[in-house]
Amino acid sequence: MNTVIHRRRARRGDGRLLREEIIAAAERLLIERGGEDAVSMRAIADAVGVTPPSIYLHFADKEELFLAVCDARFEELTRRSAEAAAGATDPVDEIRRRGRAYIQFGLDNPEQYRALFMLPKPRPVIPEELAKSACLLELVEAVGRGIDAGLVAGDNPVLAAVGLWAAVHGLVSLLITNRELPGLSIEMLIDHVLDASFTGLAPRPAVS
Amino acid sequence: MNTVIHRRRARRGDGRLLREEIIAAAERLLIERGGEDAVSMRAIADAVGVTPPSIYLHFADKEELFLAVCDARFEELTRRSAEAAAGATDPVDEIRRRGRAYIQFGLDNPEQYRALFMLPKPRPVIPEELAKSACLLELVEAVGRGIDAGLVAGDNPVLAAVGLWAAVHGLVSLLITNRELPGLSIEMLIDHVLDASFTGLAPRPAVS
DNA sequence: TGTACATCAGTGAACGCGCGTTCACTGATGTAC
DNA sequence: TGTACATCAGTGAACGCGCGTTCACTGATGTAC
Repeated sequence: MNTVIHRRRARRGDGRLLREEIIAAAERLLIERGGEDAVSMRAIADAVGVTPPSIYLHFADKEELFLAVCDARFEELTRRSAEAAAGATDPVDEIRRRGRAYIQFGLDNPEQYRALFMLPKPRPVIPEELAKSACLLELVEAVGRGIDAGLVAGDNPVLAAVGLWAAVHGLVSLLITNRELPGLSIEMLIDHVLDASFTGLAPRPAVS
Repeated sequence: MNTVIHRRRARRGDGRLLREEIIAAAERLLIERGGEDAVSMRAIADAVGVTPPSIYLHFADKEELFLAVCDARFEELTRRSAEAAAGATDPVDEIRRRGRAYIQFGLDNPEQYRALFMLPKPRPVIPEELAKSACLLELVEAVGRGIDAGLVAGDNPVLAAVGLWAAVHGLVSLLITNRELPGLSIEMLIDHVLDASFTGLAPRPAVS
């Protein structure tokens, strides 16, 4: 009755396959358990159907493994942002689409979002920082184009973009931490935050 | 050379003193180490100058101890919010003051802020939730008064208040996680976020 | 004022556990001849 | 086609460690008489 199912051993050049399986299992457990500290190398190995030392054939240590998990999700965020921006009709539309895509990414991947944007950073930061910059820099550019076109108020695209980032990040992290808020639907909130950010962004006639 | 300094034993009715010292040490270590998981009961006991089992005279387990740490900070947040609101001249001024106080609280107590608002909730939640509601409910009321006075746009004070909360929370948690952002001063960012939230809040003439 | 005693804040040693990681190895896979 | 051999993906057992918590205890403090 003590039947343990082992995975079939990989072919010679197929080490990468196990690597991908390990990343997927680590990510799945990260979601289930909520926090890297709560996911042990042993648990990951079990989930893949392999012994713990096997993981060390593919990753130097636990940190490198979770860094790889984050990298994969960062790529997805960047991809989804770009896809959302693709159909935009003007800079303001693009900014709004990017905002919505960002929020949706966070709600679709709450634990990964937490790992990417809400955890303290004992990490090497380098690959993370690059990908994040990519995503944020595109937003800064869109805001800059909006300002040039007279569609967005202000004169500092970086400041405005980080302000927008703070707004959508705030909503996402609030929703991740408190899975629901009293008497408010998530859709309403998303629309409200995007609207409020945009009313705030739009140029308005000076009022004495 | 093996001199360990032990604290003097408390008088008969003075058990509460050690309790407060334990809370203070736990909080200090929480800030230093960044995360409850990284703070062991042994480390807390060492910091106080006491043996680990002593802690269990005052707290049932580790969770109850950190819950007490959070409670103390929640009280501070509520108090600081009320103090900030006290000098307000009108509802909009009050909202802005509360926002600024909230941001300042977060920047002054980053690790505690993380524990309160950025960590997953395996907790009993009850005392937390109460205090948070107190703070948030006061904001909702201020927004409601602003709407009544025609100073704030919209018709749903809860929605508007949560939107504001998301904005300030987003800024705080972004600043806590990335201790600095490229080429932006923290003061600029705070002002910008408060301004943007308010331009977004203010009623504006309909534009066709 | 002195003594026997109850209280209870804090101790010292140990518990069982799960952790990340290392190390010597096995044995299926592919290759050279 | 057959055989000896090199490769290397994965194993099994163990390492040392720090953890949260328990338990029987000690001994200073305060109290009753």
